Amino acid sequence: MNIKEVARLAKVSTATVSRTINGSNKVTPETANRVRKAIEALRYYPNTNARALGSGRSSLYGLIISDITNPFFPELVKSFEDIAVQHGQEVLVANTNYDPHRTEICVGRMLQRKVDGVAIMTSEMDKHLIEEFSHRNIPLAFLDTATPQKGISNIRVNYAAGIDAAVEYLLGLGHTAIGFIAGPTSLSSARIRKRAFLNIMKRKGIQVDDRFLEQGNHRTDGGHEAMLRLLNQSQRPTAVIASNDLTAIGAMGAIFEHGLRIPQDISLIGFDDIELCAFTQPALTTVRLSRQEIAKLAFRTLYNTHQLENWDGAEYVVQPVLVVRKSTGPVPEKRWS
Amino acid sequence: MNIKEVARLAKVSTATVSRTINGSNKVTPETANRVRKAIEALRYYPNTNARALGSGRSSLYGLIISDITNPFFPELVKSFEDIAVQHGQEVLVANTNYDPHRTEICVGRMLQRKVDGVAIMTSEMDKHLIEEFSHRNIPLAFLDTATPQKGISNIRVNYAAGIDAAVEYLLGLGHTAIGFIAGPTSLSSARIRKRAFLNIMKRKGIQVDDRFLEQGNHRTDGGHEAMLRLLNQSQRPTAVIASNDLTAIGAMGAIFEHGLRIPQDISLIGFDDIELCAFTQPALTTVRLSRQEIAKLAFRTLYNTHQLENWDGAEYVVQPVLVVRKSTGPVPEKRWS
DNA sequence: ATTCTCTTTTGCAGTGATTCCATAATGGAA
DNA sequence: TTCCATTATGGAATCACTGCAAAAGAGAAT
Repeated sequence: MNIKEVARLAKVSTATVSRTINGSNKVTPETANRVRKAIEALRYYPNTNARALGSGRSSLYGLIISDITNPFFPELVKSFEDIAVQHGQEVLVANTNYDPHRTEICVGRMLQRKVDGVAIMTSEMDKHLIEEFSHRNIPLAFLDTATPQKGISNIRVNYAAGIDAAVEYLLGLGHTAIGFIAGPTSLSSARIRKRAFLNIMKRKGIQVDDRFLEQGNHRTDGGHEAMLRLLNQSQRPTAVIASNDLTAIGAMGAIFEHGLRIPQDISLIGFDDIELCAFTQPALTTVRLSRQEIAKLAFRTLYNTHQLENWDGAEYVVQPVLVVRKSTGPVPEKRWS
Repeated sequence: MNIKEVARLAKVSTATVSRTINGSNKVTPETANRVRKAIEALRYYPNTNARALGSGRSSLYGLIISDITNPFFPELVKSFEDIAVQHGQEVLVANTNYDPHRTEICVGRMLQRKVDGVAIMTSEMDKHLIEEFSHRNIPLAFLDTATPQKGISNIRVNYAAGIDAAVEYLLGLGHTAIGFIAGPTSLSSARIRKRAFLNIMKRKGIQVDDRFLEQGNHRTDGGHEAMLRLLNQSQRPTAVIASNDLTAIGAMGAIFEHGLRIPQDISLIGFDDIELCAFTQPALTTVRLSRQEIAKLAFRTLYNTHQLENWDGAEYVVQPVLVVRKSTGPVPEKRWS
């Protein structure tokens, strides 16, 4: 079942079959119909490899992430795949597992497959590997880690806006004793969030008690321990913002252990809005960083660059939004008495 | 930078370059060395499309899952990819989103790419789509949903063994009032787990109170509500087994809301051992269904079928194991007084 | 009837590897 | 030295499709 058999059955040339498949308008409807019938009869699927070889277009887009088991990524992968399929394109997912060697292998794979573009959604990536792509005119899209240039786009996350929204919401509820559990200092996105928190508090003229600043590791265990440290002090915050949702979920456990209630005794806000947030008890108020939006922007810019040959990279900005659920409430009365 | 340029630079024919790349023993070490140097000098990567076209082997394996955002799958995807990369193969992941139409598109994609094998890790798949694969001699691996036959392997999960282990462990702790929160009846794996629970209880000669049997939806909200129903009764179980981890995590919230402690007042066991279990407070005792093991078996059987042309499908059995963490403990004293 | 234009269709030359078959080179035995 | 068996290498067909140039029709204009 190759294109020749279809051509023979439909009594046309292979070129006409090819054009029918690709929806060229240069084929008479009757001829096209005859061809389509032959295709169905033979259960024929075009060989993508041959197609890619001939045309140079692989209809494949690479998606490089650090670790699929990090709950931030599955939704990103899903959204990216969704939109790719909508455009008749496919996705090659690669986990780097934070391993430079593995990253190199991933890049090699992508190059071999002649991908039409690559979304690099992991923080670290060697300069020379990036070179390997741009050297071959393969468009790239980064998440917050590149400056736009020829063929390279960047999706910037306005972390500050998200943190600002969280803080302002808490201030509106009357909280002033607000704690913050930061992420690992090695992660630039975590550093940015912490700085944003300190900035907005300063702008609002609120002194941040040093004891209200703790650090986790962006996992639940780190959040749990950090929260325990916060709670074991004489002076406690009435609200806590965590650098990401896993940290917040870990913190929740610590709060319950201390016999405190959320949000009656303490309010809690996360960051990212992973799926699980809606299903914790109580559901977690958080700042949504829409993976769907990131995925869409990343794919679109890659697709357009490749399709329209518009090689000027652009910068897109994603605005996180506050999602209010059940883990935040007004300042406890007793604090004011 | 194609194979011809390499051949020219190394002063050999393209055939020799090809042989060198594929590690044929019919090439003198010196010649091979010269070729390898030329490859490095030109930063040459073979064109996978041309390779697949010529040889008929794509080095691509399909992995069909229902929904990557279901926490059961990311680890499966990761493990499958890991082992595939180890074997120099690649993975095309496809989300069906539980949508038959989407499934059909996924299958089409796989066929077009001439995948060397497909792991179908989703429960439902149309007969005619399966036909589409076996018709083209593409090996398939199923998760618990097929009987082995020519080119088709099955990975069977011994759910009963897992449930048995959980029940026996609870009995050992002195529990006899054991509740069970089942999954949706539409899911065969959920039905099997419930039946396994009833069976082992019967074998142990313990009457199961009908009021201790509840049903969720395999998500946290369903677990939460089911647990509330269990707790709002006059007679309460001292231990509860949930049909999966998300259900158990939802149940945890309900238990805390009732001011009860885990495991002092009530013991809780989940099923699957998703990543999050280790990080709940307290960490959830659960039955591990190793996704790594499933992924390895699935890949190996596909790879071997394709490589060794051993077309007799096999059945592999995965044994779940109990992972004891902090959510289970001895029966509360007061119950015996 | 002939020429010209325009559209549809066809034939053919790539596309980059693999692989079979033929041939050249090498080395050992006669 | 010659012959033969190995073994390494080259040449060319092949894979399934695309894209271009050219041919073949179908009308319209002359």
